[in-house]
Amino acid sequence: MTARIKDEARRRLAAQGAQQLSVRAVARELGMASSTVYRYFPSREHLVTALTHDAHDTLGRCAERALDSASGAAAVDRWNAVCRAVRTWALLHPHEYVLVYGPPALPKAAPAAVGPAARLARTLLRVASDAHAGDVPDEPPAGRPCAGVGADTGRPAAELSCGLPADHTTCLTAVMAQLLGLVAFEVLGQFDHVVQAREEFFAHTCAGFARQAGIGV
Amino acid sequence: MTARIKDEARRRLAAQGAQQLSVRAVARELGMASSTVYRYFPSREHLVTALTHDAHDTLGRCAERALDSASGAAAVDRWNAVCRAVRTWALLHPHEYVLVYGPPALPKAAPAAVGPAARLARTLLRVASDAHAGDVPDEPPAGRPCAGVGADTGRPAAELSCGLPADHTTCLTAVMAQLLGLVAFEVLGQFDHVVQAREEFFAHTCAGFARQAGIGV
DNA sequence: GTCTATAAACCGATAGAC
DNA sequence: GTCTATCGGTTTATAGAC
Repeated sequence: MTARIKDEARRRLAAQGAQQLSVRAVARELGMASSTVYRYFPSREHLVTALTHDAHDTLGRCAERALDSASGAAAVDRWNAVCRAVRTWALLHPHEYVLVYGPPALPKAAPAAVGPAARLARTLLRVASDAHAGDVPDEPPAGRPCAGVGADTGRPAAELSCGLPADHTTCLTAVMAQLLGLVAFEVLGQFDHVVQAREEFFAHTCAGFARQAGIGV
Repeated sequence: MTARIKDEARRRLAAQGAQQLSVRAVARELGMASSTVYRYFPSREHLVTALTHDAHDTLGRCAERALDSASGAAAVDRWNAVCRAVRTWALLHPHEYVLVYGPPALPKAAPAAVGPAARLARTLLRVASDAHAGDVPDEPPAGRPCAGVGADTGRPAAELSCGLPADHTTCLTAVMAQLLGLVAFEVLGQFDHVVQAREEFFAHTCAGFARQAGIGV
């Protein structure tokens, strides 16, 4: 039952965006009284939070599936597969992507979604750490990461228990931010009258990401 | 007078975000009747559009100033100066940055803000084209841009009349998207519990951007 | 569990007096 | 130009009957 409400909420999300999502509209479209919805979600905030959590989870699962599908491939191909999966999901669910990586939908302080977001991060880290441990030695990441950055970007990697050197992790963190930012850019329509061949453009940029992250060949 | 309204609107913007910006609240905070505001801005939409235009303009001017200040420096230093200026402005005016590069604040179709956005793009292109034409020859951009991408990303450069080869422009377009996306990421607080030394992290990533754009030394 | 009814706000925009 | 007053709509959330 909560699933029916969330499904309809996601439809309204796609139609009008997260900020305009209203409990009443969901109930109306679902043919029930608005007060009924409050039985299942104590407030609008709880509903939005649930949607955000689901979106994180779905995107993470999507990335994991892509990685599994490219199981036997070369490191760079597995990397590209995950990147493509993220972009494809984002283009299919733009409002959910914005819910996750866009401006906070709730006026309250951001709940530090480090937990849910970790799922995607872990997947990308796995590609890099496998490449690092693989038989084809990866090139050292370009540029010299300064000590201060390596220190605290290395921590998440340690928490996710990847045997990846700190400077690699720093590069990967930067690359992740660039990847998610780039996808957000396209989702938000910033390329609308600038880049036409977006698929190739993305592939081109992704190859750069792989080089930057030190994922060889 | 329109300036007083826009100033207060920007304050409200910083307080509650673009979606929550209301004409009535601006008037209330300004001590005037809400109908008075409608004398100067025929609708809420016009007000938001004016704010968006101003934000584009201010950010562009800010980038230009940074470039002028680094007039005599090496290409990579001028590049970094512009990047830093963009980030600094964005962190000082997060809601205005989101207004420009975030989800469209108006439910209507995006007005294809290629005109206003061109100001920042032109500045970044100028750094690259100067580097290309400079006495220190820039390295060719890493990776092979495919034909389809080069074709349509080369067009804006041509419009902005920069003597930059198509493959360079393709790389620069990608880099611009990554830069603006990265800044958006930080502005939206996605680094909050992940990266502490953000300034160094940004500098590190910017150096990568310069390499990627083929801006040497 | 689902409903009706309602409270208490907020909003954009307009009409018309002064 | 600025005001008062108002229309017609929206919302979150609650109270209480069935």
